[in-house]
Amino acid sequence: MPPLVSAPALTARQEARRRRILQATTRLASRGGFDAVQMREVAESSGVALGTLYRYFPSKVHLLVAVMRDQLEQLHAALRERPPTEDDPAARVAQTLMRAFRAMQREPHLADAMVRALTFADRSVSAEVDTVSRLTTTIILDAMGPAGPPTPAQLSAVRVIEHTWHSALITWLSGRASIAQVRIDIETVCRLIGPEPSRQAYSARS
Amino acid sequence: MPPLVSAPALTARQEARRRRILQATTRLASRGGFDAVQMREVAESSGVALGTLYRYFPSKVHLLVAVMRDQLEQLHAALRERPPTEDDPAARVAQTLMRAFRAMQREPHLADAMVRALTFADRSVSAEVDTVSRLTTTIILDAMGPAGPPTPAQLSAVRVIEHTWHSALITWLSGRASIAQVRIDIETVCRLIGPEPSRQAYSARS
DNA sequence: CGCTAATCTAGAACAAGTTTCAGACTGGGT
DNA sequence: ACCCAGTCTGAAACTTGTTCTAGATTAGCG
Repeated sequence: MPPLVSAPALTARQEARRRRILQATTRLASRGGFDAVQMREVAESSGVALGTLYRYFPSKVHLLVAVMRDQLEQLHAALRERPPTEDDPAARVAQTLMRAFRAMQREPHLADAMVRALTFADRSVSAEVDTVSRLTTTIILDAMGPAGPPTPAQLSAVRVIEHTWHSALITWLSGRASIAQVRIDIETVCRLIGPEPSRQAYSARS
Repeated sequence: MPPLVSAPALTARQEARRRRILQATTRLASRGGFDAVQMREVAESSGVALGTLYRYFPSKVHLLVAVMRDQLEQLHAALRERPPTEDDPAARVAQTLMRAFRAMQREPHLADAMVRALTFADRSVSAEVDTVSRLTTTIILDAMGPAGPPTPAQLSAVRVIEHTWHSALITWLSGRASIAQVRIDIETVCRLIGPEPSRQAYSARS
């Protein structure tokens, strides 16, 4: 069976190497954040030569973005198990993001490493960052509810929610905003989704 | 006259050094963005020893955040000259941010250097980043209009607008969003401000 | 099995941010 | 004018991300 995406069909050994690398990275990041992920140490810790590490992940940022993708996929799976419970779409999204935020609070160093890598990434990582971004969009859309294809207005709202989510995380990680502050920001931006669709829509201006 | 803030009263020569450093940094950043700002080159280009550069700005990120502060102060002054022309507060804020965005489009490399530094900054730079953040808040509040002390709801909206502003810039700089996309995001988030205050306020839920 | 191309390893080398240090210089107080 | 403390310089050293190279290993294939 050919791979689903454009992965060039890794052998079992290679798959195992890749996984060891990601695990070692996650462990180091959980200890001390972005700075604690040192390429030599990742290589040694995952039993791989430095050159091989760079063959699998062409930079530290690529590596950490891959870790973020991993974590997001886990979150997505967990959310499928226990979807948000609120009625209002906006509240469901806020609940979902707060759940993700609590996960980050449990591993603040890991969050630091992932989020700093994500926002520091330059154009050479844009494909990988885009994958992470699409995953995030999917998670938010899933949280919004069972609706069919989202409207352009909804997509704009989701984009802005994502912006706020990333930037609020950064201010929290750098100690410039409290946990309460992040909650408020999330709840504030989720108002853009508007109350549940059954209510009377107030006319969009222009 | 003692300095207004906690600046330890630099001599004229020191003030000149500081300014040369910032100018050299701005010039290098305009050429090639974050990566083109190399500390050795900044030092040489501003006629200062490397150690001195580090005495003035304890890291590359500190340096670039100081440049961003400089640029924001210039923008603030320019906005005082020609304030936004729209009637609606939300439109005024959007207009102001789009004006800033056009300035960034004129110097995309400089924008890259400043914004990447700002979002990559860790706790050791939080004081300086906070200054920049407060300046940004001031600019947005100024754009909103001549109103007195802003309400907590307005402050939340402004925070979210700032988040969106920074994050949208990043997606643009890393080539994952178009200029049009950024405009849409800015206009979308500015709706959080709501229509001008003269209209009937719809009751805040909870 | 034996061949070939691709992959992996160990280690050196390079690049740029940061630190350190000895000595020269400056500015303010006497 | 002189002296002290703080500042600046030039240069080397250190750190960590990244690249390179020569040789060993592995995978796929006839």
